[in-house]
Amino acid sequence: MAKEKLNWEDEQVRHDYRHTASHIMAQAIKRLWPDTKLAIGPAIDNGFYYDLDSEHKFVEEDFLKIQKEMKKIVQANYPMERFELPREEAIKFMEEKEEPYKVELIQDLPEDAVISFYRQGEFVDLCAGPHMESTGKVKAFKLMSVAGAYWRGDSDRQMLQRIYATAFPTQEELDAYIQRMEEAKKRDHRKLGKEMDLFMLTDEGPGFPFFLPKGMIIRNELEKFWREEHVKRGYEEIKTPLILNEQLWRTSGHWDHYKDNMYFTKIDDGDYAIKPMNCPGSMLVYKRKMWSYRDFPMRCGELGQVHRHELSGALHGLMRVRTFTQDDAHIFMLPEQVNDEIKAVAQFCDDVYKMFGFEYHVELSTRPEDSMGTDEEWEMAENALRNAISEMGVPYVINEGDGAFYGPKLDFHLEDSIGRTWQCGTIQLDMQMPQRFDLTYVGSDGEKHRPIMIHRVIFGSIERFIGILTEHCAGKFPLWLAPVQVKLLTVTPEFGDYAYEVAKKCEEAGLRVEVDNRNEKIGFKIREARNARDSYIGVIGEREVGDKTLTVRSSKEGELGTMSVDDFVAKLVEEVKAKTM
RNA sequence: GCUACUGUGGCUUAAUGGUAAAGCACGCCACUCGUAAUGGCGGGAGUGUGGGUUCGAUUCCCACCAGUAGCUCCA
Repeated sequence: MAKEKLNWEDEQVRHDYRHTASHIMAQAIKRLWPDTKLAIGPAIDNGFYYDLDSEHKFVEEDFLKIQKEMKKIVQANYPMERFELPREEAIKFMEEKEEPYKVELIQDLPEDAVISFYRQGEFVDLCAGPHMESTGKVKAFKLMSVAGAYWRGDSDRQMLQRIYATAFPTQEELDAYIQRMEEAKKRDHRKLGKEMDLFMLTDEGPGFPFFLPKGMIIRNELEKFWREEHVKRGYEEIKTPLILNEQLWRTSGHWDHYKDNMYFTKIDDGDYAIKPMNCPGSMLVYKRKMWSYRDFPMRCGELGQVHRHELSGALHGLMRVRTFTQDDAHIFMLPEQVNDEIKAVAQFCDDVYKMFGFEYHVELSTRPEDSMGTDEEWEMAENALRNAISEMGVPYVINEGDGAFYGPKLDFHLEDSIGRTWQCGTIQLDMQMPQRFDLTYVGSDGEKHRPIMIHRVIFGSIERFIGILTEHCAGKFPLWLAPVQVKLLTVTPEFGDYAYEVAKKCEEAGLRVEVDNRNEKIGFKIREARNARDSYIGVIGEREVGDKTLTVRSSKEGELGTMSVDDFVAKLVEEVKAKTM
């Protein structure tokens, strides 16, 4: 048998391979549970899935059985035969096969669409293709999980069963992938957060994270950095209240468009809301006095804590919570300043993400169904975002209908350890709030005009950003953020005096240092310090006391040998300053 | 919120329709030790919460709560 080598780097090849595997899985399932109705079964980034409607509740114990049947189909090496049918015949064909979901799919195809099917043995599926030439081409696959998914992604429609699976050209590559996923799961920020004592979540406050002393160090350092960067870039900082009266939220449009996500409270006889966004507060700050065009662009930052009622099933560690701090800012400007300001913010995001070594992708989210404003306003706003990002030469994808209710946005997405993406930065162009709050400035003509405003965040939320960062660095934070920068370990407690002397020098240089002078074996102390992911471990024994040194181990670089205390401190101070990963 | 699954000391896990076991962690004692776990002893949970079935429930059933995966939604 001739062995053709698949070009696995080619996205189309991966797609065809996994899409074929998806048909094989569907065929196997139809053989084992003939009453199963098929919905859709596409290839996705790291594998494929099939959505099914069946009396049988699929469980992981079924996976081996299904895989066994899939192997038979692979061995039979059925050719994947494409054929086309006219619309009416195609519908009749699927009606006869009692596949109502397929019938609906065909009915919704455009009038002039070519309706194609693929046949493999006794199994036929509606499919645009393309596919591998035969089922025998698919060598290694594994069913991964089963979950619910709404038919056509519509939460008002039926919940189907989705089986996720993956396929690779060889068993070795499949095994390597599974191994990688298992390694990635060890970096889960929820696991590391617990192990490293950074934050916690309790039954008493679902979605309301507690930050613990070590997590607070990371958080405070990030905020300090954030403030420095904003001062450099011409921002001022404000703080607005968490609770404001209901009328404000009616004015802003949140009452009409965001009420379901808001928490409410009463003060005396008045109705109040807990802010889900910072903008209305910022509007009031703007309105406190009259502004001139000479004051623009006016960049007003706020580390603002917001509360949102997220659906219980959507909560996820620090990534998706019910209270979080947005590193928000509102920029008020003249029409001719819009382009530069958007570009400056996009550049700001890029600078910050690059510093942490993050890869990211950008999406332009357009007008959602539930929104306010005119088509012209939306078009103008969307164009402004599109132009700015295009001019920068940053690639982006369009995310249809995912904008905020008050305006379109450019979203910056980062990946977690297992490849899920989370929106962090966002730039939102808002033509609505300035109108609703009747914001004005005096132009050079002496007349009042309406300013243009953008909302923007860089981290997105401090919580989410810490979650992403924790996974990205597997708990080995860059030195400037590390809760414990130096851990000094004495070989025996008799060297404690010198250890505390070294610790004092570190502290004086501004480093976060701890001494482990317990009466334990050095191997044990090292093990604990490594498990805690302390950045630098300094071992102190007879030798070090003698020549005023310490023996250093870095969490990122391993053994660094023995160095003088001064050299050690200087090296770390330099690393903190450089903010390297 | 929806579908499925899970819920045992601080953590990780074990076990059973007959009254909860181990390791880590914690406390005490001994050991004074050189790069991933020294040894001994000790305290600590009635098994998410509330009901039900049963002579007896942690185990079976129901509801609720929380978590996990995905969907929907979203920073």
